[in-house]
Amino acid sequence: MPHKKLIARLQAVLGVSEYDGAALATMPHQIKTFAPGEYIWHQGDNTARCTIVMSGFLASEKVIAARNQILSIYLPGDIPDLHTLHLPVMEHDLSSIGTSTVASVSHSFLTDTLMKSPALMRAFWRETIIDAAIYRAWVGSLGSLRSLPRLAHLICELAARLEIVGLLKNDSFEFPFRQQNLADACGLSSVHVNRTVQELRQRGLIEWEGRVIRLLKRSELEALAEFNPGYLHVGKYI
Amino acid sequence: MPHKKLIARLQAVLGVSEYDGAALATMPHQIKTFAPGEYIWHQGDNTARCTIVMSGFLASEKVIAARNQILSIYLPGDIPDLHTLHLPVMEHDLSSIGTSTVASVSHSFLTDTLMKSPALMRAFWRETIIDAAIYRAWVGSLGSLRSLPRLAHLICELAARLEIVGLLKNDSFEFPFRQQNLADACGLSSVHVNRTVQELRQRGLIEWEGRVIRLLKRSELEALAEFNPGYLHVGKYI
DNA sequence: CGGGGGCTTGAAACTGATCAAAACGCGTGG
DNA sequence: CCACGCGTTTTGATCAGTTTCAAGCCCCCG
Repeated sequence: MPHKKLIARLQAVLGVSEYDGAALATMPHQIKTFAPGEYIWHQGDNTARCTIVMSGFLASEKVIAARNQILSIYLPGDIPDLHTLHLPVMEHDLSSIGTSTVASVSHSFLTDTLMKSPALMRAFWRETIIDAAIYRAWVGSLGSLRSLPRLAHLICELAARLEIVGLLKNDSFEFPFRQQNLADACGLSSVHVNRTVQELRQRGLIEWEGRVIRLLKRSELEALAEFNPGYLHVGKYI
Repeated sequence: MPHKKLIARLQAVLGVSEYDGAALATMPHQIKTFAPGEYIWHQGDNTARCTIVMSGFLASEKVIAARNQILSIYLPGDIPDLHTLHLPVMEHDLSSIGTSTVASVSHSFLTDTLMKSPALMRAFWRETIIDAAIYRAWVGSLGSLRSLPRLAHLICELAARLEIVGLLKNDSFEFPFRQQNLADACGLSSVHVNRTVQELRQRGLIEWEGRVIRLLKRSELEALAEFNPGYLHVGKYI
């Protein structure tokens, strides 16, 4: 059961009683590993399978105005291309940040399973709703926050989302990002990201060395970013 | 059948044959009218009804870093608060731009109807997926485009979405926006929006007087904005 | 030990913000 | 029908945040 993060998420919504575990736990899938920067999908690809992140991070990205814009970041338990169930053409790239492993499941299996279980379809729909809420938060961040709180917001969001799937330990998590990745996500230049990260460090808000980041004063960081995790729908089920 | 724009959208997905028109066409609803700037919901509201836009524009917005950020714009046929079916607490405000009329439908009716029809639930899920695609485009725009193409992108998107519901006539549409609304949506100051609109006019790309805007050279405007309507899923049904 | 990617630093240029004030337009009431 | 008043648009000048360009440094990996 390699996609257990996803199943845990869905199960929390469905409630143990009504959850038909067998269908998902035994779903036919393939496991793949991707190297840093490697592509899962390219823009224009016509897809027949969905991707479930098992470890590491994926990013959807698109070249706009000659820069590479990260549109969204996905972590274990997420399904970055769930929308291809409805429109199979990718409107953007999907690539791996650091090394990642994913499970891939055919559209036909998912569609069949979901059409048979309204409760399960509702749970998957909810995943899309949370996706949309995350995008909404990014729109707010990119539109209104200066570089320092904007970067802080991204870090807070990743911490909160990782916490949901049990990957946050002592306010610290695996963080295989390059500064260029942060720049691509936040719509900033890598030079400016560098200076901004330095300020977060100087203020004693974060510690980031190698592939691990730690939030030293999580509540202060969240206040700086005006971060409120409500939009992630944690623990607020149906 | 006051919400006919929505029904037309859903019907296109469902296919006329399998569409159980009676359920939606006869759904119990209330009609309301909102004045410019009036609020449909406030942040924190606990909702029991969904809103279907019938005429005019709504905007979801949130005060971030002491400015009012528009997170999304909704037009006839859209359901701005569909996500409240899953989490009834509003994380942002919803207000009217110009005068608008909406239909409001109870959560309980919608949930009952959707749980009985997988095809219908799938169609509503697809609406959320399009919402997410629109947010994704906004993230790209806010993160990567300078003010001129960013404004152009917003105008192109509204035109394309209005075209889908038959509200674009000769590349022209009702546009009850203030420059401040555009500023709030694009993450710019109203002063800068003013100068940017002037440049769009000087380049002969748009004509905007009173409450009507016209795209004089639509393809040029779309090229400037790097706008591609694919993400709206027009005419690409299951 | 060498190479290279990523990080860091500095200086100059630019985009867009801010502040302030004037002009415009339109609905209202006299 | 005109005058008033208020919200919106427009203009100018100055300021701040961020980008760009360029170079140097560090450290990890081969």
